[in-house]
Amino acid sequence: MYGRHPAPARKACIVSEPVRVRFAPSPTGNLHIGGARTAIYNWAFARGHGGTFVLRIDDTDPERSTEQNTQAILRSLRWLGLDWDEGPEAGGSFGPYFQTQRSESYASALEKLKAAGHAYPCFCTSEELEAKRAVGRAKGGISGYDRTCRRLDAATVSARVAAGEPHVWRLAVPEDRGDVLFTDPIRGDMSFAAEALDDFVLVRSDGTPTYNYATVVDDAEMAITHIIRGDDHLSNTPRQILVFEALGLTPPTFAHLSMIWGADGKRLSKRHGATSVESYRDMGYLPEALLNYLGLLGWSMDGETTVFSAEELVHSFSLDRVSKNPAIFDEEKLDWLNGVYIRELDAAAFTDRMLLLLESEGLLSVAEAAGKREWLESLAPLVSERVKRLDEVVPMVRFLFGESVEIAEAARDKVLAKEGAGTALAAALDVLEAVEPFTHDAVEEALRTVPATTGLKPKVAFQAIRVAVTGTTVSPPLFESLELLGRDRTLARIRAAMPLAAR
RNA sequence: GGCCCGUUCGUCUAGCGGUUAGGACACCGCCCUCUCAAGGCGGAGAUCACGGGUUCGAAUCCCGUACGGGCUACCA
Repeated sequence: MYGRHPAPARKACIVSEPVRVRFAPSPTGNLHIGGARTAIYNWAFARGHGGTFVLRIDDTDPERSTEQNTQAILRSLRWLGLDWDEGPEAGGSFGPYFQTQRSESYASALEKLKAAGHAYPCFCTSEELEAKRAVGRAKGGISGYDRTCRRLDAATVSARVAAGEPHVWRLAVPEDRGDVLFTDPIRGDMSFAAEALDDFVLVRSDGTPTYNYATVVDDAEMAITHIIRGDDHLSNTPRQILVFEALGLTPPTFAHLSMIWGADGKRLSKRHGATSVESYRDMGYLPEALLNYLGLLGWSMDGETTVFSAEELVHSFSLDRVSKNPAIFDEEKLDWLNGVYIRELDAAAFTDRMLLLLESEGLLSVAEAAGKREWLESLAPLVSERVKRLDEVVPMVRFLFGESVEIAEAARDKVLAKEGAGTALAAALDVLEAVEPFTHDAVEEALRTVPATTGLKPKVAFQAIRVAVTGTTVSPPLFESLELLGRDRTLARIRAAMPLAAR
């Protein structure tokens, strides 16, 4: 039994300052599984420490960023049950929360860096840079910028700038900086050699900030204390630390999550089918299940507990139990977990879900649904116990809607064509006509006489009836199904199936 | 090429110097049973990537190697 132990309390850890974390998606697509997990961990960390969860939209790529994507991301986060204290639609005093609206911040931070001598213009063309890189690489792997323009004298620089010569602004990494060291709560002590640090570009020739610069300006201004993000940013961290330092600030804590991979061990992409949160919603996963699964993918509560609520996650989440190795997304385990949550739904809640599905499938109108509430609620437990995903509901209950049913060819061959099937149907017809009231107990009592009178095995007799009535070999329990279907339709369907059955 | 990260059952993980290497999913068997599920019980499945050290003792500490991944852009 997977069990629901009381969530273990988080280990005491050295998180004292008021925590401020952020999730900063780029609206170049909808929220995918990896981003969702990053958001969940940030959210859980903030909530668990009484901190603030900031949502910032990194929409600096005008080509691919869209308002629809932003909306889809917000919708996905809400669907998962995540709420943010500052950001789009929430406001906050550290805004704006869209990078495209923050150009003033990037400009004024650049002025600050210039004034302090921490940034300098670079006039090198991309061709020149490429050539330098090629040489450096051939000479043993040095790939950083060679600081040509850093050595230009002030007069030359102002003359070239005044002449309107295109230039970028680079960070002037202090000559004596030494190695960049930091401690990642997930991965431990990290060290990057000074030689590997180069004067990277802060501001492009068109005046727009680069990612490593914009992100730091924003994180600094938004007073972010813990940056929890994917480990594709691990190598960017030393660069960002240098920007914090150039700005005269103490860098926040950086924690890096490993990636989520597809079943083939490759980076999760469209090739793997569904990757967006909304596609999982549409396939019939419950938000609680997805949150639980993602929470478990790369983090463990105690090594034993696999089923937990968002509240329990918040209560026990800690960065030191996040695992360092990449995780493969296992849809089978998600399915199982989703089944657990579906079974936890009570009849009323499951009926609500079922109604939406039936209506969108055209099996039930909203008007009809009102009168059938009770009927649906008695159907609910029969179905909820048997599905792992909500999209399995309609196929399972379809036989209850409509007068007749089409008998699947395979079911007919496998069951009705077998000897005794017709005998069973005839006997069933016989006893069911007299059943009053037509409840599952009474139906069961009546049908239990069929094997006795016909000499057929119960399994054989009941399967024949099941196929006749539901059209398939797999269905919710027979007696309950017949009650829900009602006497008239039950008898009609048995009669209709008689000609197809072997004697 | 250089730098950085990772490597425990098929999958997600527990483990933080001494365990019969634990749990969950999936798988197999049995029970329950009108089908399918659910549930119960049990089973199989990991030479802890490999090779060296350190130690009385290593999955756990150190060093290499291999493999996988990331960064190395006027992408994010």
